[in-house]
Amino acid sequence: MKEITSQQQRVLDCIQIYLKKTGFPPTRADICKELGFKSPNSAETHLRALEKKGFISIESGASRGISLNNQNNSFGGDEYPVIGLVAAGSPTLAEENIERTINCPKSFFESGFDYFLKVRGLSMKDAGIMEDDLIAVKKTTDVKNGDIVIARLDDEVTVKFFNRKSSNIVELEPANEDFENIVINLESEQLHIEGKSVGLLRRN
Amino acid sequence: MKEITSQQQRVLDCIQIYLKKTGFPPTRADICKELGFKSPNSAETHLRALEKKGFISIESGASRGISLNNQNNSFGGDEYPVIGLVAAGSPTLAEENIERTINCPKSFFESGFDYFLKVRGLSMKDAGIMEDDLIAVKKTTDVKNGDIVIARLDDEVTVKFFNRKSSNIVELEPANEDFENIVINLESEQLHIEGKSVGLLRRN
DNA sequence: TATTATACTGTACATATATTCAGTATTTTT
DNA sequence: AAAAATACTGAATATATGTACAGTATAATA
Repeated sequence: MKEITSQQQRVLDCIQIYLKKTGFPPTRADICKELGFKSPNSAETHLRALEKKGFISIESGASRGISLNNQNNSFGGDEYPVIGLVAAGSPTLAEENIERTINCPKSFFESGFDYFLKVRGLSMKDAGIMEDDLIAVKKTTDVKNGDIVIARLDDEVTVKFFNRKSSNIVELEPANEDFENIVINLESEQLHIEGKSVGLLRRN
Repeated sequence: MKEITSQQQRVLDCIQIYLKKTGFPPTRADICKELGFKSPNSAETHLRALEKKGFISIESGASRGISLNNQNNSFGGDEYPVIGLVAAGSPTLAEENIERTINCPKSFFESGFDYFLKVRGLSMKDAGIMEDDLIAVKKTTDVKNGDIVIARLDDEVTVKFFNRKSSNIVELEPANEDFENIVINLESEQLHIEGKSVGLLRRN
């Protein structure tokens, strides 16, 4: 996927908003009206650029024949892997770690997510995360204090609250008084953030 | 929502399949081609009927201006209502109690379920049920000791562990030491079991 | 320096498309 | 028994829409 310009981004946003609002894609004229262009060719050239860069597809000749390529639609379901939280070893999407898959709508958890992580232990019980619960994990390293993160220390994988104390001190805090905070000095220790929790699924 | 005829269902399915495949709605001609009609007016009249019955909306004058009204099932997903747990009043499926709906595969929770109940309070926190969590509720009166049940006492609705002490004594037990057990004598008090929890959904 | 990409206005036109009208026939409802 | 809904074919048409062509201008790239 190539770089997108700010104007092209505006057009892409316009298409997404129009789709969400009406249920069908805009015409060139609709885009012009929305963004203040005075010629349909303005929209046309932007659409061609977006197509060339892979953001959208255009069906030639069809009216409103625009479709978004990044399939973030809420329609249909997808199979999401369930990964066991093994004491040793990283929670990767390698096949041997996938216990099973769960069919679930793409937009089921608001910010989108990548896989389910099966929880071991009760270190987060006061946050309502119990043994065998499935945490919806979004793969990202963009975490804020208070986020529930999936972190890897050496080969140990753990789910904890994230709390950056200073530029090189991070605390991983459990939600269970029987467990201790984990203090990490980033200068001497390696901390790898696998992702953060965006939801939870429990099946009785 | 009125009854739908089999042919109208075929047209509705056609629209959904076309939408999923292409990303935009079909024209009258597309529907004809897909279903073997020889006149665009065949599609037109079916669309008008579907609109009248509330299944779709049609934007007059716009090409491909068809949108699905309840972006509902047929792709393995169904719309499940989310019901607020109001302190007074029964959790019925009456429209005024439905906060929104969630699209979710039918067999998402193993034993099947009927609706989501939004939790108020922390009386079940030690069972990992937090405020604003969504409990997947299966409507049933067939509950066993230890089940998490949705119970109604007079007009009060509550979520608790079920524990039958004797033939006419039932205890509703919270999972939080700050709350007291509720002891019910079935001879003098009315206990109504709305259903039991078969799962939980949390969205951060 | 020449070329390409970006970012527009403005006009024009073929065709894609919604939509109406005229029929025919069967089934359901009143 | 009459009216309305369903389920089509077939033709006609106004307009909605994609798209090409002709310009202008600036910024990025080779």
